[in-house]
Amino acid sequence: MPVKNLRIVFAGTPDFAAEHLSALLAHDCNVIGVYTRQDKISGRGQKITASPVKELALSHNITVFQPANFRNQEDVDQLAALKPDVLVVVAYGVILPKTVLDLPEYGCINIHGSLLPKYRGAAPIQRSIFNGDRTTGITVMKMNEGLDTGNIIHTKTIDILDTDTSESLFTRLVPLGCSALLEALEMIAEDRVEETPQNDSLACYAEKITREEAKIDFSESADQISRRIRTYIPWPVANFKIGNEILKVHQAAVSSEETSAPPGTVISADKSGIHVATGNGVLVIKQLQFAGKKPTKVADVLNGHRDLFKAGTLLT
RNA sequence: CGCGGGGUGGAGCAGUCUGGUAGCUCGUCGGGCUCAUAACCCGAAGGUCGGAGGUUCAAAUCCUCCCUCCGCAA
Repeated sequence: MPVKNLRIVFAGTPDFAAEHLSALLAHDCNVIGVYTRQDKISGRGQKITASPVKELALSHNITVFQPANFRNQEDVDQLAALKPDVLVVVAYGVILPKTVLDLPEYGCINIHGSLLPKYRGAAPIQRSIFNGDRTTGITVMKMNEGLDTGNIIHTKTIDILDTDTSESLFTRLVPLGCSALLEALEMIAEDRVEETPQNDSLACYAEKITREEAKIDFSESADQISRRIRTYIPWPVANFKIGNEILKVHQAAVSSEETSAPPGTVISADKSGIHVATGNGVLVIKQLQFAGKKPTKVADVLNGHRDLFKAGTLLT
């Protein structure tokens, strides 16, 4: 059967999911319903915000369902009533019980931002950067009851660049995920799926990113801090304090210069950046952000705050 | 009504409390010095101070409303 005939129900919540839904719609896939997490109070001003997936679905006049979970039979029945051939799950945020996993004709497939079984869980993209991996990719799997433990049906690989941030890697992973999804759907439609079980002994988990870990500890090595900085873009963004003010670091580099100054000490500050001593090596901060301001190049910051980063200043 | 900070020549800031000819550090353009330069010297251009009302002899500055960007917290 042609892919267009598949009755697809899509479940997802954030931008990454919306991009995939958008790809399905752009390829005339038959998306008969969309599930997304419930609207919640968020953002400045505590406004109720709908998920990107919901926004997109509504703008295409697709019916949106937002059950809190699938513990109630009526919510399961509602999904069953759609008679889906396949449920496509991308960063949905709701646990699917076995009754739901078994409900669609083909089952449920999930797009994951890593090469499983590596980095199962919430933050695969960020953790691959944090650990300094050279490659990563997208895995399409057939979901089972475990957390990202389903059989693999398709993968795509991509290189991680030295300059990649979570944001830039995310951006490059999106088209990869979209094409992987479309290809997987083709396989399903043409009934030529090959499922490969994951090797559990190679599995590892990608812990959720927390606000707390984004606080820079200058006793770590410059290299390690640099990776953290790239990991926490665009959220929560690595930061340090100078006095009582919190500054976010958007860009930094590792310098080959040496120093015996205690970690966190400013060695020098000029157009090239703010040179700071760390536990091992020197970190050169190139772009940072003050509270209430936009990210700014250090060269520009120094024009307006000439004495803020004098040599000897301690950053914490 | 969650808390809070911003919007001033191209950039980053000061000036606003205590109204009265718009300033600093850069950048740009022109000229000079130099073997040379991201260095130095001289000169120039460039702003209806986010928008709309109001108060006043006079508003970047005081009052009202709006637009917009951002930090915290969720």
